[in-house]
Amino acid sequence: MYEKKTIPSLNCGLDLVGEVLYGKWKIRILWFIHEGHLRPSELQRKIPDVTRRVLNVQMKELEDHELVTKKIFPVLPPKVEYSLTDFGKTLIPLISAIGLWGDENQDRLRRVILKHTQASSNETENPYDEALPVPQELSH
Amino acid sequence: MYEKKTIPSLNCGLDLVGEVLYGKWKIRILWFIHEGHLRPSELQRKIPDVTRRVLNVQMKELEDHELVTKKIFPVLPPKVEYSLTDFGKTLIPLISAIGLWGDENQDRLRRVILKHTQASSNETENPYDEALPVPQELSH
DNA sequence: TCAAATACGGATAAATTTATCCGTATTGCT
DNA sequence: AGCAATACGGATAAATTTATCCGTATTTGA
Repeated sequence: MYEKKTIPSLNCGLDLVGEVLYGKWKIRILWFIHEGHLRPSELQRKIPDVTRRVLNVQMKELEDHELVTKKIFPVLPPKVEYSLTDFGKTLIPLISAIGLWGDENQDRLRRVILKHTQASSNETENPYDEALPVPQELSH
Repeated sequence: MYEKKTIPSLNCGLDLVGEVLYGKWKIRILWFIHEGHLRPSELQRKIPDVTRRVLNVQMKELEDHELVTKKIFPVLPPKVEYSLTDFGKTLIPLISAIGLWGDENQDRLRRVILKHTQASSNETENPYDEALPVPQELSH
């Protein structure tokens, strides 16, 4: 396993949440488990862009952080089911709100994301004036 | 600037939000601007762990994504102020809720984070039973 | 004249995360 | 016998992000 070389900042609540939720797929994984997709193979089908390897790694971290639990059924072929812990469930309203905000603003988000992903270095298309405030002294 | 080599998934609202908010310091930056710390030097003092270079880079992305605007005052020494756009402001309730959740659960979060950061490979300390469900067939 | 404050960004290094490749195991179906 | 499905993880590569180092500029104050 990889060993961190920089110390994380854990000053405020925002820092702490970042530590457990930072991960390309984690929020989506939590959401899909909440929706009832409990098995690794199901989750992988819901999120085709993640590889099984990475899915396993991120699941392990969510488990370590007590947001999900893992049940291994001693059957063959193997069967595994994840579920949200009570703690993990308390995150669902937040994730829901975030997803909702994203859905509501999806056109705009898609536009600003694509504008700086694709090759659109088209200048002179900025509809906003550059700020031209009155010069002033530093106030302190 | 770095050019992406993998295509992002932009399927749902959650994906879209991830694209604009994913960044080690972005949420905290937005929060501090909301609190009235508008100048780069102030922000840097509020978040000492980020370097000015990286702060600038992440600010630029927030600007590109229309969450903040930048005002350059033509004075010397140079003065810059950021502020949230109306769009960016709509994120504040979410960020506030996330921070609140983190604050409310800070003891637990700190514990689970540190447990897997420090050298505490102390086995036989798991208070939970390993799941031992009844063996069963695959249901599909 | 020199240091400190203000601000920006190129080049490059380091850290971290994510992806790829492969090997292990068992059952059931064709 | 061969292939698909189920699941896991080591080793390594690639991608991405974050950090470091340095150079640019100007004013004020010691």
